[in-house]
Amino acid sequence: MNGVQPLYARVKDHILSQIRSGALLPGTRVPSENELVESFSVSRMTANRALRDLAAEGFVARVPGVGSFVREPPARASLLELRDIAEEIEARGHRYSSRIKTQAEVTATPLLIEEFELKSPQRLFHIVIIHEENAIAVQIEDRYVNPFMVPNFLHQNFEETTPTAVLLSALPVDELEHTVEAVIPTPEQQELLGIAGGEPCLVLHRRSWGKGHVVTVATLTYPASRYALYSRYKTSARGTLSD
Amino acid sequence: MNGVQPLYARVKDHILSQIRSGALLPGTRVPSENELVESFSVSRMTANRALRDLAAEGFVARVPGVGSFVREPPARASLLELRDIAEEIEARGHRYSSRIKTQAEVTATPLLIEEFELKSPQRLFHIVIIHEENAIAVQIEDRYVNPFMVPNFLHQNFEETTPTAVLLSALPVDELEHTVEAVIPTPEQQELLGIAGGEPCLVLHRRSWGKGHVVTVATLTYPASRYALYSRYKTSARGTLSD
DNA sequence: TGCAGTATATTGTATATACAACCTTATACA
DNA sequence: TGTATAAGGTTGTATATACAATATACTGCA
Repeated sequence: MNGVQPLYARVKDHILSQIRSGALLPGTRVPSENELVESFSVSRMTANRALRDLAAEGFVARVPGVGSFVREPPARASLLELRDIAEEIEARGHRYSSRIKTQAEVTATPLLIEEFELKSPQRLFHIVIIHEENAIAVQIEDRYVNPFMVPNFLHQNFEETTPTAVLLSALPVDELEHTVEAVIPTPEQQELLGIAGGEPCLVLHRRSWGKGHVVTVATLTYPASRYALYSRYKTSARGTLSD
Repeated sequence: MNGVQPLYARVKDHILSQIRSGALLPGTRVPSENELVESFSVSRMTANRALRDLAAEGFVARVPGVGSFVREPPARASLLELRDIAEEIEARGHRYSSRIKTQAEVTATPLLIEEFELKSPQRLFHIVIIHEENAIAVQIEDRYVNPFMVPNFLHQNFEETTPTAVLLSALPVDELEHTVEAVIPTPEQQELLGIAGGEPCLVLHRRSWGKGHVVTVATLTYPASRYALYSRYKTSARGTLSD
């Protein structure tokens, strides 16, 4: 990890942080390529790449002959936003409890190395927690955490707090990736959740980025009979954003 | 529309068509920048842009010092955005086909009356289509459409287009509601999808609003073994912890 | 044989330059 | 006044060049 970002990335980050902080509101004109050339002392091609990247990622719209403008923030589904499950359960007026199954430091497997975008094997924090609503298991949380990003993660008392709460307070989340699948749980998972053999489960696999690195990878398993994922949101009239 | 594509786009399209046609299989090495410079008589920066774009769009992976390689097409549907499944499958370089099971006008049941936010019983358009990827069923689309919002919907030839494409071109979508669950499919669904008894399915239930009214209600059933729902995005603005 | 060093190919980044297309504004002219 | 023209700024594309970082293949040497 060099720590040194390329020039175009620095220009991108500067504009992006201004958009995120609200200093550049939707509809506002962002600096032109030539203005970026001036203020950052880079070539126009470098400024062009920064703006072109931001346009491809959906943050700005570029109009030939006119300029570049901040786009409306995209509406996102709530099922995909990060929320502490303890808060969620308590917001429903139910009782939250949890059982900790694993809390350890492990060596990354090849699959985890890929998921965490590591270049070499490395130690990772690993926890497995059963979350319960009124004493009934509703989620298995199987989570790995990059210790370089959140060094104190493993030393939390997860009887009193949740991994999500710890992570949210430790780092801002810049990017999220979700995969949702349906599976028949393994016998071990059936036992942990206390469900019958043929019952399917929803599996939500989530990767979270912060400061440009993968911070945590979580696999959340929900019994289908007790949970559905829901979201409703207004669209803000925009095209698709390729992945 | 000039009809003339920029050079980098021509290089991109050439590689992309080779990937889609199967001439370049996943894992195969695609021409290096310098090879593209030779064969297309363009500068290296132009070849670089073509390959970099393809990498950003997920079609190739680039390895410094080694080369660029065709990526495995992920079998996953976008979760947050409305995308035409035919386009999605073709973007993976696979062949799309469909089988129409139902195309009729029906009277709304009480449940449908509620879902469409109707005040009285009403006629609705109903279609059931099996979507196939390389001749294998990957989705059952069971959809109802409000005929007052899209009067010509039922008279489309769904051999040539898809309901999503028709609806997207007919109306802007203002609001979306999603529910995702895992189920064991009914015998009828198993037969339609051609899957075994115990295999779970993902069910994505989606309501779409346009001009203040429910336009369509779709129940999309995916065999778990063949599909996962996927989304990835940068968080914008302040990261609200709640949903 | 084994190994270190070297050469080469590849991607990644950055610059300087050039021209085209497009839009807005200012200016000159009828 | 109204209109055509010019000027200047902005994005889009394309090239030539340069250097760095990385991975692989090769070569010479012990």
